[in-house]
Amino acid sequence: MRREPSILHVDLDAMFAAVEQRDKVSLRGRPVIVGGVAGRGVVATASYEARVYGARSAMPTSEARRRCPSGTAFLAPRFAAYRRTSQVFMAVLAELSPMVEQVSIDEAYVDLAAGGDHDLSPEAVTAIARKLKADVAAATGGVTASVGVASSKLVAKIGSELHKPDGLTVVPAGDERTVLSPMPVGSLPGVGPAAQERLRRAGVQTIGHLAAVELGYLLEWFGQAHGAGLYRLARADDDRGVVTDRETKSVSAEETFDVDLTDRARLYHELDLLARRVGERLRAAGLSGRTVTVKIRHYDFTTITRSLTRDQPTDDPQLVADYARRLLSDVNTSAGIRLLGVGVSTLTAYAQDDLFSSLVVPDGVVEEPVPQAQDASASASALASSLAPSPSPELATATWRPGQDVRHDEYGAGWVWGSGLGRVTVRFEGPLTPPGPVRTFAVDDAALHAADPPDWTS
DNA sequence: TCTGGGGTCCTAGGACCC
DNA sequence: TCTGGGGTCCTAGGACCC
Repeated sequence: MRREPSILHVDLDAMFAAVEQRDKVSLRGRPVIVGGVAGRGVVATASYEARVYGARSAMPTSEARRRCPSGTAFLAPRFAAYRRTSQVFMAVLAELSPMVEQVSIDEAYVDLAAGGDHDLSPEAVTAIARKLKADVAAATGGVTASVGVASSKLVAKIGSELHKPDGLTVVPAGDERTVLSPMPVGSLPGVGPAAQERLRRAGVQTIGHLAAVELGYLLEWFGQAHGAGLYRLARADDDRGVVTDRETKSVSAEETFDVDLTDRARLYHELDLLARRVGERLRAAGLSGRTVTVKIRHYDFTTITRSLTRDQPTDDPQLVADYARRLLSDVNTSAGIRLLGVGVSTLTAYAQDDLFSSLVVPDGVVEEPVPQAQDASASASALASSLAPSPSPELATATWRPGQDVRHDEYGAGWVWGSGLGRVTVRFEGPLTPPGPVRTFAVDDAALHAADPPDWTS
C-alpha cells in the first residue's frame, strides 16, 4: 500500500453495448443485449437500460429475452469494433503514464507514480481522473469510463465499481479500510459464489467481518494461497505492482453446440476446426506449446479434460489435431456432447519444426490409426443427420426474419445462426442490411459443409 | 430453448529422482 | 532392509475473472 492514491483503475461502462449504441443511433436509450443470440447463448453485456429489467452478464440469453420488453435489441458481438475502441482507449491511458496494465479489452490499471511527474495529492489526482474520463469519452465517440483512484490495485478496482456508470471515486491514503469494511465480501476480487457461500456459513458477510477472522480459519477453509490472500485483502494490505506485460500461458478454443452431438465423425471434424484455430493463433503469436488438452462437456454439463505433454513444442494445427483426436478417442461420447475444446499450454516463445514427429512414438504409447477428416459429402450428411430425428428436405432450409437471431455486420457477409429451425447455419454471400422481407435460403450439401459456426473472435 | 468463450491460478495425487 | 523427505513434472479438476 502506498502513501498516495497513485493507482488508477479504469473500466469502460457496459462496453460492448455502449459501442453498439454509439454506432447505431436507433439503439440509444433502448435496452441492448450483446452476447450469444443462438439457443445456448449467454449475455456478454447488458446496457444499463436492459439492467433495469434484471438482465445481467452471464445470464442465458433466453432468460434475458423473457425479462426484457419487446423493442430490446439482441445483438451478436462485433469484436473487431470493440478491439478498435479498446486500442483508442489504451492509447489515451498511455498518454498519462508509461505504466499501463491492460487487464481485459475494457479495463486497465495506470500507475501515476511511474512517470509524468504527477502531483499525487487527492485534489490533483481527482482532476487528472476527471480529465481522463473526458478524454476517453471524446476519443471513443462517447463511450464512458468509470475510474477508481487509490493507493493499491485492490482499492482502485473497488473504487471504480462504486459509482458506475460514468463514476469517479478517489480514496485518500488512510481511508482504505473504512471504505472496504461495510462492503459485501463478494466485492473482493477472488471471492466468487463458492467462497461467498463458505463465508456466509461462518457468518461472514462483509469485508469488515472478514478482517476479524483469524488467519488459521481462512487457511483451513481456502487453502494456503487463497486463504493468506484473503487475509491480506480484507485488511487492504495489497502491494501488487502495475505490470505492463504478462506472458501468455495457454491458447485455446472451444465451442458449445446448438444441439448435443453423438456422431463420432462429426466430433472429430469439430475437433479439427478447433485445432486449426488454436494452431493459427499460436503461429500468429509466435508461440509453440508442449501440452495438448481436450475439454469435453457432456450433455449433463459434467466437464472433463484430458491432456498429454509432448517432448517437443509445436504450433502445427495438424499435430495438435492428431493428439486431440487421440485424447478424445478414449472418452465415451455416446450420451451426447455439449461442448468441445482444444487447448495448448506449456508454451515457449519460438516455433520449432517438428520434422520427425511422425516417426516418434512416445514411450508406452501404442500408435493407433488416427481418424481422418471427412470429405465434404460425409460432413454434410453427418450434419444433416444430426438435424432432427428424421432428416427431411425442408430441414435443409433456413428462414431468416429481419432483426431476429441475425448477426448483422456492415463490413461484409453476415450469418444466420440458429434462427427459425434452430440448427442450420447459413452463410450469406451478400450484406444483410437493410432489412427486407422474410427471405428463404435453400441449403445444399456444399453450403452445409461450408457452414462453420460464426467465429466470435474474428 | 439454463448455464459462452478465453483465460489465470491453485490444489492434490502419483511418478520419479536424489 | 519395512521405510525419509524434498523437489519437480504431469494430470485432472475447480474457482474465478472479464
